[in-house]
Amino acid sequence: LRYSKGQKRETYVRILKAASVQLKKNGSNGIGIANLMREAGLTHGGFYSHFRSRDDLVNKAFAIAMDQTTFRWKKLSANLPANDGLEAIVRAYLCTKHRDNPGDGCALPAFAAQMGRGDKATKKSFSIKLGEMIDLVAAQYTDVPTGEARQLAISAISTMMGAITLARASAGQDLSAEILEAGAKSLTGRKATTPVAEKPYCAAPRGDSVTR
Amino acid sequence: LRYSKGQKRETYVRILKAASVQLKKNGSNGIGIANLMREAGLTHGGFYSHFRSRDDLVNKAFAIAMDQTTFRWKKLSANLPANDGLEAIVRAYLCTKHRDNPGDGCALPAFAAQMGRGDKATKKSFSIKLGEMIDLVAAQYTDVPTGEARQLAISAISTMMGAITLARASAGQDLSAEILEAGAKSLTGRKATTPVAEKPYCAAPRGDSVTR
DNA sequence: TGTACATCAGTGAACGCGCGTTCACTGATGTAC
DNA sequence: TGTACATCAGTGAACGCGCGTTCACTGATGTAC
Repeated sequence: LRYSKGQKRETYVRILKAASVQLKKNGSNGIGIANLMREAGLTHGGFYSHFRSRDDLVNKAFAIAMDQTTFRWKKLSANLPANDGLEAIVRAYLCTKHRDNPGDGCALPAFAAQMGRGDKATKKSFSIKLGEMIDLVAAQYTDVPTGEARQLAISAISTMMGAITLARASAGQDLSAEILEAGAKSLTGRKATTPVAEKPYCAAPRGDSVTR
Repeated sequence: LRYSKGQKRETYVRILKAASVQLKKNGSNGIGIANLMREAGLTHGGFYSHFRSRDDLVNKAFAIAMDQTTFRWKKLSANLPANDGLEAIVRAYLCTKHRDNPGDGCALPAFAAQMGRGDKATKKSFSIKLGEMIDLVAAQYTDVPTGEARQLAISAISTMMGAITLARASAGQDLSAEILEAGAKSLTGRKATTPVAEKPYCAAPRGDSVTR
């Protein structure tokens, strides 16, 4: 109906944010346009004023979801001595709050498996985003050679992503918390005393990378 | 058409095997009944002589796919000294052949994310199957206390599953092989010299657990 | 400043396609006599 | 052993539903004069 200066942009961002949440929660197959537009307070027909197709939306939502994770990690580790930065990331990642709120969390668990079935362009853009994450985590390992830091970072991300996925798949069972603790211990050297981190990974999203 | 003693059972197994492959390759959303039955050499209508519904099939295919992985790991580590057993599993898991043949490989990368969206019963049966895998891997850690072996096993499985998923998502990029190597090194202490293991994870399936 | 027109974000009915499921039918094999 | 009948795995057309996409339309806002 109405139609002023930056209003379309605002709607666009609102749809993208809702899509990012839904994608992380239900995977890229679990997203429906009618449902998504309802969540954004609109009707389904208007979708095509903002996106060329469903695929177009998924690609864009994927990109911002990955950026949000990188941004979150940057925030969590900022102004902390190196090893503390790593620990902050790991504890915030492998906590029950993150496990139970995939929509507000990291994009990797929901996306990675799907990316493996994508085409070459999809995989290329995925690996660029993943590369940024790796660099950020590698910077937390200051007391080892650069090459080794990179290797440790890749392995740490694999462990975090694998552990949270398995913990979600066994949610409600005793095993679930055990998985989070085991992952945290092997990455930080100690067991988490409380499974919920003080700065949980899944704090309210700010949509930083959406608005640019 | 024809119809003799154990012939129905044979068809049933054929469908299940095809389903297991397709599920691991394309995820549980990627499986279509017409397509599946064609792969099994039948037409779609006959499906319901063997399964109550699509969901029924998916549940059964999931169970045998998980069993196959556990069985494979048992074979790989059998008759090997403990640490060699772990290394055999890790190298076979984190190799390019396994990365490039998800249909013949481990069920976790394709299933785990999906399981996180399932109901309580689904998660319970998942955690039981995962528990069996953990026990098997934990038995490879002989020079540490039992509790620690279990923690290391959980972490190792998380790392393997996370790494192969990320490697698949970045297949075709330089990063992909690097992920496999980083995972293998942090779990075995050394880098794999060749990314293809001698006993690849994805040897021809035998359908052991299907026929029982 | 006020009026007439153009624009276009958003609406909601309708379309078309894929896919899970149903169902009447077939014909080879097993069984009864 | 041979014949008549019952069974039921498998066939393929048809149905129904969900969902992505299209399209004619609306009406508030921006712009021209």
